[in-house]
Amino acid sequence: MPELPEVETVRRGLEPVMAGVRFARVEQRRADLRFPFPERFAERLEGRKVLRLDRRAKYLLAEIEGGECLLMHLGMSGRFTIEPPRRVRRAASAETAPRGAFLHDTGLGAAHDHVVFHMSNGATVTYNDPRRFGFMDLFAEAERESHKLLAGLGVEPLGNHLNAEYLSGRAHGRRADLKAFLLDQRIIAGLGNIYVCEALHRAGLSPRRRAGTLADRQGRPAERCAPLIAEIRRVLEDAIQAGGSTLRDWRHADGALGYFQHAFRVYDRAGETCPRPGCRGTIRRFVQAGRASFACRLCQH
DNA sequence: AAAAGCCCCTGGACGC
DNA sequence: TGCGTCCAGGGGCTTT
Repeated sequence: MPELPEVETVRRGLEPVMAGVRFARVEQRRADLRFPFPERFAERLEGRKVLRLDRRAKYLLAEIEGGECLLMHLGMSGRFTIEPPRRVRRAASAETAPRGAFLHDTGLGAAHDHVVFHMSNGATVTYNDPRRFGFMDLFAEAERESHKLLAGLGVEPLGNHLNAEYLSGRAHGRRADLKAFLLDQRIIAGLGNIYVCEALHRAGLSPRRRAGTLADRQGRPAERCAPLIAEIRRVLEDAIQAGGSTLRDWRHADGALGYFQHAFRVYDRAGETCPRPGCRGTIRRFVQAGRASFACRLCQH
């Protein structure tokens, strides 16, 4: 489920049960996800407190007491589920469960539960990831800025560093499609396929336009960049407000469903009439850089 | 340096 | 019911 709004939604869901709380026990159920887990992963976490839970791009970053940083990426299919601190559980479930077991009531099953964090407050946080494109790492907090996976990331789309001058400068001379340019995490970090499609439609820009056409024209970088930036921010903020998007019935950390998918204007809406008021176009699906794009030919140029 | 492919992996939807 | 094919919210790595 992981573009920026979904990761931010997960962060907000995990924060209350993890921030300021110790790892009592960590179950690492396989040697690797996309990459091998770091050495002594579980032992290095157990007994330590989570000081803070941050998001950078699509990464979750937990500062751990003792000077380490836990990095978590959800890949395509990663999700967290939370079992709140043990209280009164339904009697029927309690009877059939092993003593002390935490029950999954999410309906997801435990087949791909790869990591289970048992927190000292009694909460259980389970990482489930069928495709295993996600991964975790643990490294010195001091290396956060220089970490291989974080060092090259571009600006946060909701931060102050994304502005017309920046975007214009990075776009200058680029021959790649605008779609691919916006998906490039080294330029803007956190956008994914859905929100790029949505932002481009809102901005009236074609995904196939060359990125370089956004660049400065006679010292007016804001001309095309500013409206696009405004739409990127708007769609991300709207999505976060809605709790992200839930595709294929996936749930967020607290078990709730995000509902921004109902607000998609173009993503996965091939064949539908363009939702822009007054536009009679039809949403088309096509492939760019191996990924599906959705756009209206009539109002996106 | 930038751009284009390939690949990692499982599961759901669909056609036959 | 079963099987084959295609597709999926990401991104690292290698090749041009």
